[in-house]
This record gives sequence, C-alpha cells and structure tokens, in this order.
Amino acid sequence: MDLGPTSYVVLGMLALGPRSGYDIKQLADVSTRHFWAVSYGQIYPELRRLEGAGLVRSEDASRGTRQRTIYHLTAKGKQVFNAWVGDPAIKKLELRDEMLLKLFFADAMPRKDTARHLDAMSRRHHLLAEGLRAHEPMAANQPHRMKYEVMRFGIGLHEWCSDFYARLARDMEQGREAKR
Amino acid sequence: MDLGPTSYVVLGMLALGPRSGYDIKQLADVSTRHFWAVSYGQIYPELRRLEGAGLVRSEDASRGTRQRTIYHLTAKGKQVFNAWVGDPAIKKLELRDEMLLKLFFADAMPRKDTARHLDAMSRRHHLLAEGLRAHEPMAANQPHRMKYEVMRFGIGLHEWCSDFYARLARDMEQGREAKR
DNA sequence: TCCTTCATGTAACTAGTTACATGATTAT
DNA sequence: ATAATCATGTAACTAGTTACATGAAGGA
Repeated sequence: MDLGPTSYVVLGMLALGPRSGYDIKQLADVSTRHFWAVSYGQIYPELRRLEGAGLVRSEDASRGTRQRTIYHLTAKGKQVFNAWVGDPAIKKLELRDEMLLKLFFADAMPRKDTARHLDAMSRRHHLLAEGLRAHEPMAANQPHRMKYEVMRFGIGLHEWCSDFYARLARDMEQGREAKR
Repeated sequence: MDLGPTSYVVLGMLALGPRSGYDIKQLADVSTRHFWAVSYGQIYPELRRLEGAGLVRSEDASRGTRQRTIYHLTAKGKQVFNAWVGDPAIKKLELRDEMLLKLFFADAMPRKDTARHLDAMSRRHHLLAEGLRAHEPMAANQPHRMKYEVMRFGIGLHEWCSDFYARLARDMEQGREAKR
C-alpha cells in the first residue's frame, strides 16, 4: 500500500477530527487547494482504500434517510501520518502555468498584446491573493499556526507574482529595456 | 484535433527554428522546465500527431547511419501557434508542493522538526533559483526579451519563497508569535 | 576501452479531472 | 415551488511519468 500526497491530505484532514468525504473536500477547497487540489473522484475511492489498509475507520452518521459516513483515523493511521509529516525528505514541487508559457513565447506578439497579457496575469494573481485573503480571518482564528502561515505564504506569493507582472508591464510601456 | 499546452511547447520550440524531438527536450529542460516540464514520452508521439494534423513537417537529417529527424512548422502550424500566443484567455495555473502540504499539517510536529523542515524548504528554493541563474547569461544573450523576463520571474519567485521560509524559521526560533 | 551524449521510441503505469447520476434537506 | 447545499459515488477520459530498449558517435 503506497500513499501519495493526496492520501495524506485525506489523512491530515481526518487527523484534525472525524469527518465525511464531503467535509474533506470542502475543507481542502478553502485551505490546501492553492497548493494541492483534490476532487471527489479521488477522495471517495481513497477513503475506501485507506479503510482497507486499516488507516481509517468509517461509521455511519446518517440522519434519517439522509446518508452520511464519517471517517476517523485509527492508531495505525495516526502513526503513518505522523511519520510522513516528520520526514524532512525533499519531495517534488510542480508548477504548471499556461499563461507563463504564452509569455515565454510572446516575443512573436505585438508589444500591445504582450502588455494586455501582462495585465491579465497581474490581475489574475491579485484575484487569487484576494480569494485567499477572504478566508484569512478564519485561518487566524484557530490555534494551528502553520495553517495560518501557509495561507500567508499563498497570499504573499500571489501578490509577488502580481507585482512582478505589473512592474514588467509598466517598464515595457515606458519603453524601458530589460536590464541584463 | 485539440492542442494542449504541451503541444504548444513543441510548436513554440519549432517556431524558434527547425529542430529534432531531442533538441526540443534539451531546450525545454533549460527554459520552460520550471513552469512547464515535458518528457520524451510526450514529445515524440506529439510530433507525429502534429504532423498528422499538418502543423509540422518532418525531414530526415540523418548523418550516415546516425538517425535524426528534424521538424519545422508549416504555414498552418505557424498560424495556429500565433493564434494561441495572442489569445489572452486566462488559463489554469497549477501548483503542487508536497513540502508545503507537510508544513500545513506541521502543527502536530515538535517545533524543532518544523524548523528543520523550514530550513530544507528555504534551501530547496534557493537551489532552484541558483539552478536557473546558471543559465541566466544564456537567456540574456539572445534577442528574445520575454524568454529572459520569464527566467527572471523564476529566479525572483524562488528567491521570494526561500526568503519567506527562512524568515518564518527565524521568527519561530526567536519564539515570535504569528502576527494576525 | 568505456563513458557520455546524441537520438528515437514505446508500453505500462499513475494521477487527476470531468461529467454524470442519484436523492435528501434546507433556505428563499 | 425552486434553488442551493448536503452527500455519495462511478466511468470515462486526459495527461503525464517511468522504465525500458536500441544503437551510433565522440571524447577520455
């Protein structure tokens, strides 16, 4: 049984407290989403796999006819999760940005189009930062410092990107050369 | 025939001049790699697909028994590529960082382990920035400004990340609270 | 001689997304 | 009524990685 990062998202969310697959998805969407997105198509099968491996256990929490299954970590699950968290091994980092790809090839474009492109990129990152800031208070009002810091990382990162593109757009508009 | 970002990496590299699949891979590894990685397993089949669609054309460039196939853009290929480059539509941005995931869940770890973790992350990003800086002169000594700017983006981004983690590690070491 | 780079390719696999299906409950 | 949210799930698909295989040319 080998576990990938997505498995640990599931285990980690359950380490915070018992919850359903639906809950895990909602939580992930407002927390880990910006650096590790997960979908239902992964979560539900993964929960079953983890249960099969004895890392989580399910219990029925249906109210009336409304079905609901709550999962919680087993002792083994907690141990496996802690081992992963504590392991300082450097794991892969992946970035995929189609806009940046266009920018890379933008020398073939008229300057005006490039400027418009840069504006769009700057706005995109600003919006992403804003989106994160929207649940900043929520992150601040809970006792887990790292969750808050990771959110600040995301905000800071996207603001930095936004500024980079805005500055480049301005430089180009003013006909400033690239300083090499 | 629908083209994904990887198809455009291939087309884009050919727009810079005719080259082989091998060449495309080498070039991508020192340029687009940090925001769009490609592998042989994608490139070779993609070249055939693009040729089938009439966007590229191949010619044999074997020297003696040493085989080599060079591809170049057709007029149609150039047109399709330019249309993509010029289209300002905002496309998906994806980040996946397992270390950040660990950090997110690090509240369960002893502070000492978290500090070690932060150091490792800071170093990782510093190394990535250094790696990019290694081919900065190459990027500077060619007439395509955007390729140089995208490289500077990568260097700046990773330096920013490195600094963020280093500062956080220092703050925690000094017992400084998170400012909320 | 042997190692590295040049050069091409595929098969099997892994991970993740999307679209769809179902149906109950709660709020407007 | 009806729209939104709660809740679970799967099948088909898409994209990308890894491991392997082959072999020539060039440099140490």
